[in-house]
Amino acid sequence: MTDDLKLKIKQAAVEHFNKDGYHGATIRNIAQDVGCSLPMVYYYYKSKKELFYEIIKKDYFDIIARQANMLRITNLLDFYTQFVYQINHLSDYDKKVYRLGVKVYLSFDGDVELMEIMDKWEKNILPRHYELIMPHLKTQKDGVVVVRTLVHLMENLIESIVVKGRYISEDEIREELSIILQ
Amino acid sequence: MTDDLKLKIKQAAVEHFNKDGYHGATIRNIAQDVGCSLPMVYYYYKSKKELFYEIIKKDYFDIIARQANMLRITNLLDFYTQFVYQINHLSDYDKKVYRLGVKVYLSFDGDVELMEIMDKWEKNILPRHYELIMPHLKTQKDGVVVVRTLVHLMENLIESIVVKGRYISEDEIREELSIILQ
DNA sequence: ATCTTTCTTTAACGTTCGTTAAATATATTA
DNA sequence: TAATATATTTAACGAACGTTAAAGAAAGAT
Repeated sequence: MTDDLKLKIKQAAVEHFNKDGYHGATIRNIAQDVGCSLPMVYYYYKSKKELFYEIIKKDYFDIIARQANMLRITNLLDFYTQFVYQINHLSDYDKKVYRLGVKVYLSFDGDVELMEIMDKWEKNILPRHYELIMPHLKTQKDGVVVVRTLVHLMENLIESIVVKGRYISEDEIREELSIILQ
Repeated sequence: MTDDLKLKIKQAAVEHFNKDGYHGATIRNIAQDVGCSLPMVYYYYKSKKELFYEIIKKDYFDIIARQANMLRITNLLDFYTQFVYQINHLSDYDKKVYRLGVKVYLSFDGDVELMEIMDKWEKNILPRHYELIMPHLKTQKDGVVVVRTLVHLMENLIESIVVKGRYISEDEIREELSIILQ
């Protein structure tokens, strides 16, 4: 209820962390954007670091998990095209959170603790897609290489959308993925 | 001669900009690492911003240009495998400069002026590779899509090496690129 | 109506930042 | 050697930072 101020603070924080980075963003500017006094930020979050942590640990991984729990595969190419394409249509807030997550993933922001979480997550990426893809792979290609290449290409496409702020059409995505998926 | 202090300052700056980002890095820490007093940084660089600019505008684009001016193509796959693989063996300093450049390229650091330089550069990437690749493309595939996909995959591989600090073997690179180059 | 809890602000704290003025040392030139 | 130019330091400036103490306002409970 009144905790909608807490939410607005987090949203403004996402905005500022995005624009100026962790060190460049200031609690004062965040509070000013929200229209509340500076100590209100400390009323809801015990420090700047905790505010950043909540954004990454909760919001970012929520988006990632939501995306990972997508519907089952019928057609490999269709599935992965949608997997990437839908990111175009995330809310502005989610896109900014995603961008912050990528920044931590690339160790451009965050600290050791967040990097460890990212590393653990990253280790699951290839195996997870391998399990998804292998049953549907028709060709005699080396599956491990196909999965690795696919994941690398998708990482770049998602980065374009979420970090550089581009829109990539469904056709473009399908064209590129189809080269790898045969 | 004595300008080797200027160089040492820039090298320490690259280190700190890399570790802490533009806002997180401080002139004081840079000077301390070099072993000189703080104002010496201002003796050679008129501001923190100018120091960052020189690293990106001079050093980063030097690396990029050096890489772009590589030997001519005989075999497409060999060429691009080497194109990516050699990045593993850049000097530590060059890798850090490269990492900073990628950070600006992704608009995680820098300002409007640097972004414009990056945008202008980025516009040339696809056409340049298109001209390189097209004469050597044996298949009937759509060349534009192949080039785009290749560049996207390479961007991800280079980012892994330079930003995440991974080493990627020649075989791994060739395996992935060969999926796209036939 | 009073008491208590929750929300919010004013005002300041100590620290650190980018930057510069002024003085000093070192080297170069005459 | 005296004069000049270059290199370097000490010390400080004002501004902005993250954070907190203390007090006031609003809301809820008794």
